[in-house]
Amino acid sequence: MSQFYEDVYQVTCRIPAGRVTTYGAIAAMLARPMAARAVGYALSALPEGTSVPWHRVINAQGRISLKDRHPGETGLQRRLLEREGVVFDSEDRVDLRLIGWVDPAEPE
DNA sequence: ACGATGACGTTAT
DNA sequence: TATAACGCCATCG
Repeated sequence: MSQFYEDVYQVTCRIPAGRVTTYGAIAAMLARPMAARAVGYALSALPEGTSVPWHRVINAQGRISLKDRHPGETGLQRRLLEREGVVFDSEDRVDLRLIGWVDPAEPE
């Protein structure tokens, strides 16, 4: 397990339930503002039963970037978030200004 | 070492 | 709003 992966998971675990953050934001917290893509790559490596709240990570547009794996599955990630109270608008987007999370310990 | 890949982000059409 | 073109980065084969 690379240090990068661990850092990504560590930050992801700090996201409170009912809140979300973006790949880019996580990358920025790791002092790598341009590594959003790599963050997604790291999350994709997580096993199914992981305790890491990977579903709280979405893209900068407030939308889910993960396509449904199996036909019939109407967005696992979305259901997990809605179960935490996250609301999606008519265009399947969430208001990051409202529930977007930023690490308080992270200076701007 | 090198080119390809992907749960990204920004900018230009 | 939707699509495309780039740039970026850690991994993979």
